[in-house]
Amino acid sequence: MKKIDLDKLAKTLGVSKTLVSLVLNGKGDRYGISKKTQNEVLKKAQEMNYKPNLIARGLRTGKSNIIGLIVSDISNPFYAKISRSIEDSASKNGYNLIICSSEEDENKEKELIELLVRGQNADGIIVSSTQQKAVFFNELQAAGKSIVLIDRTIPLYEGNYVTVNNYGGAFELTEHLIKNGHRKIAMLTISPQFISSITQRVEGYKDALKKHGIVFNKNYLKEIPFNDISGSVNRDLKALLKGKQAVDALFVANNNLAVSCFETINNMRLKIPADIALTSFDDLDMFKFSDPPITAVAQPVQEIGEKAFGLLLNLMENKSGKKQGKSKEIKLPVELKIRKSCGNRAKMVKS
Amino acid sequence: MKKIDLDKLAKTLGVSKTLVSLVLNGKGDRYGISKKTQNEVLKKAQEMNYKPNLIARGLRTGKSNIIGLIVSDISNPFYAKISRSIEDSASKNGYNLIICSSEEDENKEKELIELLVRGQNADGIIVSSTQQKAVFFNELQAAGKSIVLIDRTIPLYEGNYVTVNNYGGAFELTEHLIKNGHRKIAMLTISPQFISSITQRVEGYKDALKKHGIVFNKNYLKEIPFNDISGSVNRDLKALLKGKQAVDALFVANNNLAVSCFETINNMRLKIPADIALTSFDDLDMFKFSDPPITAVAQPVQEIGEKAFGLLLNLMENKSGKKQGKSKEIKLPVELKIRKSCGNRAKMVKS
DNA sequence: GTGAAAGCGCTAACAG
DNA sequence: CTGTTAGCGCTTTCAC
Repeated sequence: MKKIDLDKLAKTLGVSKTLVSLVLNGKGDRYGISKKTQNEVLKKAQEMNYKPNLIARGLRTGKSNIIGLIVSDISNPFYAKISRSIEDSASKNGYNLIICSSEEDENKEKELIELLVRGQNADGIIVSSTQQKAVFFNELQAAGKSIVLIDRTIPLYEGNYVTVNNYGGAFELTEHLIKNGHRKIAMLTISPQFISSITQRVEGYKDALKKHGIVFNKNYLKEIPFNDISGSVNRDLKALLKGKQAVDALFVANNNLAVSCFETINNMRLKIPADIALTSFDDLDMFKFSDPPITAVAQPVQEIGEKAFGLLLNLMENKSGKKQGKSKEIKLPVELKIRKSCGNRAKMVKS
Repeated sequence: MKKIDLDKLAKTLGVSKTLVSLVLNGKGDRYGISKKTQNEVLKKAQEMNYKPNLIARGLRTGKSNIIGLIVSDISNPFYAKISRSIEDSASKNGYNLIICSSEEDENKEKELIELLVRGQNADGIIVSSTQQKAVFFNELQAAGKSIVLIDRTIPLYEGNYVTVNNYGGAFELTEHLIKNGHRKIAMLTISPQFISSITQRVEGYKDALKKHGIVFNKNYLKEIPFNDISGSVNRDLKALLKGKQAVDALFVANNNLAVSCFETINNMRLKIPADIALTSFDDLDMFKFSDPPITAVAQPVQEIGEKAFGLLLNLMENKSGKKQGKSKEIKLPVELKIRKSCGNRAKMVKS
């Protein structure tokens, strides 16, 4: 475990650092270094268990082989799974991942990015951004940084991103609710509400209502603050569920919201779907086994990670090369998993 | 977003790099630099949005302000939550986190650690290790690296770690099953089975059986390979559930196993707990809402992360100082969450 | 075919 | 009080 550096290795071999460096970086042939010498170097490096100091290399080359990932909360299974997927792709390509949670705080996010990009010299970043404006990212890109946005995009952002079909998924889910006889459908979103994935889901929800001649009731659209999900859901849900305006179905915008709703509904001794239908955008493994199983829109987490890293790699590799092609925007399909939490109001009313 | 370095900053101010560096690192007073100069430097640095290049600093100081976290799979909620907790503590102290998944592969784990420690110059690492022997870690520590093990420990490992009371939790859980009238209790573990958290859980299970005069049946102890949970659970569970040896209760060693069991049991059209009881070590939010809710041993994830980082910080700070005190071993309590998945065989048999 | 030497951006003796 | 200078370990140009 002794620290052994290029210099020591070169000295033991009786050659120069240059030679060793060249060979170890696979440039031996290009520089016409004899096979024999190359083999000796390789062998000795192995033997002495030489590991290059990536920090030093990074300082010299300007490449850190680190990529940064910024999400709102790594403990959310949605992001945890995406992280894993990115990590897999990254490590196959020799990159390490620094993961940071922004807690949906615009300023914290900016600081993290600056730290990663300028401090740690990250070669690229993947971010599920909570920024409202694109300037920050556009500037970063203009300065030559490689960036891929995931999950959400930003108005006027000019760059690569991978998102999912939020509008379509929300539309389909809402329509499913309507087809099951629900009319008073409330939607719970998460703040900040301006993020694109949320606005698109809200659009899908509204358009589905409209298509079926249901007028949108703004009291049925509640924004739950990211930092107080449990408390707010409890409060807002109780309000939504009482009085003659009481809703008969819930469409929540993410998995945490769904879990909290479950809690509140259980505490109120209400039954899903008899008293209230519950559906979620974003699926969890356990939604299949809950009582009742939850109808949800599943997102292709694995693929989001793979595609995002693919775009980023492409960006990083062409950086010092020719002009970038125009930016790529990948929109992945989602899948509605129909389970039991919607019931069928028509039948229920009949019986 | 222009790249501005110490030199530029110093030149604009008309002073030397040293001065700027000293001031920015809070050593202005110690070196008796006038308040006035200090303020000017600080102000200009802010103004020009100077961010030190951490790579360069790292090369010079030997400190990277990066800590590595290695777990088997970051997408497992148990590890995802611990990660988040570590990240929070780390960022409060100016450290960034590189997270890697080892996939329970001993060699991959070693490589990741070498990469982190020698390549990225990580100041410390926290690992949920899959090593069988402690040599690797003991060597690393002897070489002056800061290490904290979490979740699992290793025989003959001499260093800090934080684990939970696996034995006690497993004992209590098994006893609960027995008290509810179960006798044929199978345990599903995950490979590699030698990891301490698993062996301790198995011990707790066996001792609880013994205490209640139930002889341990080795056919009731199944090891599920980490890489093929779903397939193996399906196969093994079917075997366990048929014939006159059929088990009446299941104690699974982690959350993934529990989810897979749920799947198989559902597919077999069996009822929990009437046909089979299901309990898990490690709790998931959704276990409260499954059909039926799952009795599980909850682990203090938040605290594991906090304590682990605390130990690591302590280690890193005292590194260049005086001799370390003797290593600290923190064992956190777990909590048995009794829910409905155990039923009560006595009553059931009676009725 | 191979080596000497410069330099990435920063810190910290040491000098004055 | 402030500046000069020598590296940290690596890559890479240029010279031989």
